[in-house]
Amino acid sequence: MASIKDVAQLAGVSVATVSRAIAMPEKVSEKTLKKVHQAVAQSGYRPNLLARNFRSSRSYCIVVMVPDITNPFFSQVIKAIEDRAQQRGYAVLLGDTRDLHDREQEYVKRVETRLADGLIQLRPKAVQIEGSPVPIVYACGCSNVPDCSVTIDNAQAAKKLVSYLASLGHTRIGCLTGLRENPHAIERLTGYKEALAEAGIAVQDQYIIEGDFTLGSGQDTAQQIMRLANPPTALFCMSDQMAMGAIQALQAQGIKVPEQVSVVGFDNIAYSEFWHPSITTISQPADEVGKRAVDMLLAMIEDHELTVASKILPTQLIVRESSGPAPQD
Amino acid sequence: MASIKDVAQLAGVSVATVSRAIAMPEKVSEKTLKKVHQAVAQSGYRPNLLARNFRSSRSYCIVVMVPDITNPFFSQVIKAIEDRAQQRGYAVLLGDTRDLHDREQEYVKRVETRLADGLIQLRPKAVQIEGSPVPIVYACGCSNVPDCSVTIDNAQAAKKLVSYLASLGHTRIGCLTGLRENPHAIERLTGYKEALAEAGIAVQDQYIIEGDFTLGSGQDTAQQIMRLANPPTALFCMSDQMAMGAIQALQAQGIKVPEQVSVVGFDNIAYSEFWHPSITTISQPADEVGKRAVDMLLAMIEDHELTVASKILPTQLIVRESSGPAPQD
DNA sequence: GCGCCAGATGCAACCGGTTACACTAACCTG
DNA sequence: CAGGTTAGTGTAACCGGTTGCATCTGGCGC
Repeated sequence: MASIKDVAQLAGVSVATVSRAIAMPEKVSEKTLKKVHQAVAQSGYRPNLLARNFRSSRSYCIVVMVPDITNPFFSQVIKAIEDRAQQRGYAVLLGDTRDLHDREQEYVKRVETRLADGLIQLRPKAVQIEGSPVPIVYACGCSNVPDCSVTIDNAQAAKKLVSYLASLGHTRIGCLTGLRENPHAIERLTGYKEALAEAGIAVQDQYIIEGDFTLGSGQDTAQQIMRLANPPTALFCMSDQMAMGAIQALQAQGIKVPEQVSVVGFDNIAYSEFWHPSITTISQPADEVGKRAVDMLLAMIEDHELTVASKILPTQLIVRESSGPAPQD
Repeated sequence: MASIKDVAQLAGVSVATVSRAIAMPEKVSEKTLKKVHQAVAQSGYRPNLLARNFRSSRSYCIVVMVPDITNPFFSQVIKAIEDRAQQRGYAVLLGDTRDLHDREQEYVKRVETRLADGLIQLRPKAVQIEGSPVPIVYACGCSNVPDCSVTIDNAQAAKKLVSYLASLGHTRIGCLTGLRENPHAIERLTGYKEALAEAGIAVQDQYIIEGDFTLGSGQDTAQQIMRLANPPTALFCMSDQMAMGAIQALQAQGIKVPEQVSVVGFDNIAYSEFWHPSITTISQPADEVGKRAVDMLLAMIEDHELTVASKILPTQLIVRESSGPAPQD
């Protein structure tokens, strides 16, 4: 409760001197410094940073908007964001938006009203901003936003994964996608088609089934695709969660993974390694994504840049137990 | 950039009138209201909430401190916290503390310096507070802190789980614990012992092995316990992650779950239902925990209560595939 | 001893809102 | 019509820091 005035009075100096003693000790004499320090200790003074931030018109706070924090991929990126932000003197406001436009706008408003200095958007969708521009970085890519994003090459990564399946001899490769309009889903589908084309395999529309990245949708779409007259021998799932669901559904039907059907995922979330069987997938550099996103955003905030160049980070194919050679028959 | 002064000038009224037009429209005449609204629209005015918060000495921000946000149980609680806080007009600052004392202190300091109004601690450890007390709620219980916590009865829940195993005919029941000094581990161990006592089974120290709640420690401790001369037929793991690791390790050794060894977990995280086999566990009401923690904290903040009564929430035994009758031999 | 300079300190404006209080005009009551 | 009430608005203090500028003091050179 003690304010700088109390400290000043206690030390017998002016508030300006106290302020300087704290912020620029080299500008204050030894003797005064000592008196001030003693007064600070005695009064249990804590500067009111609300006042300081108000004066400087800065909150030292950034918002991270995420569709669902319980998604392990997102929570890993967020952990990296928090870590880096903390290092650089910023706090992270959590905005679990549930993909709702209104919730996103709430958080945009926080920046407009100075309660936050910038935004990191984890959902691959352009944020609608009505008034003057606010600093924003897309940490998981966004096809409509050429700049200000740190991302991976989704198409290339998907192509790598599907080409790997083709190299194992698979020719009937199913694709369990995310929502049709999702940029990640679109890009990964492109990669899927490119890989098939390169392997000389025709794309069959019936092998492409729309899900929504969730475990449940992996179960549903896998069941659906296996009911086809000539079902695939390999499934490319656009998220590890979908792969988990797919594996679950196949095993429930008595189909062996990978002996009868190979299943691969995308993201390399923490549990994929320990799933049964462990899941072949694409590893995204979540920590690096988080760190870079913070650095890019702070560059915008602190240097008043309106845009920063996007950065594409490399991915890695992680081969595990859930994929194997195409069955002979 | 437009401030309230610009709006006042544009509307031809005083700043006080603008302020009132926005906060208490019923106190302002129709005509003036209209002029002000027009001026607001024209100038793209956004109130500087940093200034408002400074004036009211409130940040409308609460910190949630969590050892590890990638832990699915924590992220579920946090989601519920964010949801409730948002509803009640507060933002959530994420403090991933990695169990580090210094990191926790950083966030305590944020409250002391007015950048946040209170804390929710998810780690079951009392937070060290040096100066005057800050509003804090323990959302996962803390044995040293009788009040201000919303929690479950860990001992009773563990007892319920172990009694269930005993009722299946198991007499050799292993216990893979969290870190020895962790309050949750201590309480759950008490429940384990009570259940054994009630079933007339002697506690064997060699059946109690210390882990740290992580999947990896589940693997290690399971391997260790199965090397005993007379290994258990059931394992009580103190977290679902440990149960996952234990199941993994057993299966890798060719041991069938649950036919040869039953494995049960604790927490009922999202993946437990889909694990192979699905995991018998104790369901904690994560959503309710998060919601209540926020309500308790805001009661402290807004009503200036120093303490609030703790609340103990019910748990539920969820029986799934990973547990079964003791093997005949 | 005077003037100059530098270092230390104080004074006061400022950030952008909120709000207590004062003031005015219009309206009501007896 | 005097006196009182009320609705609507303006003035200015205030929140707790920061900081430009003025002031003061002491030391030094000439």
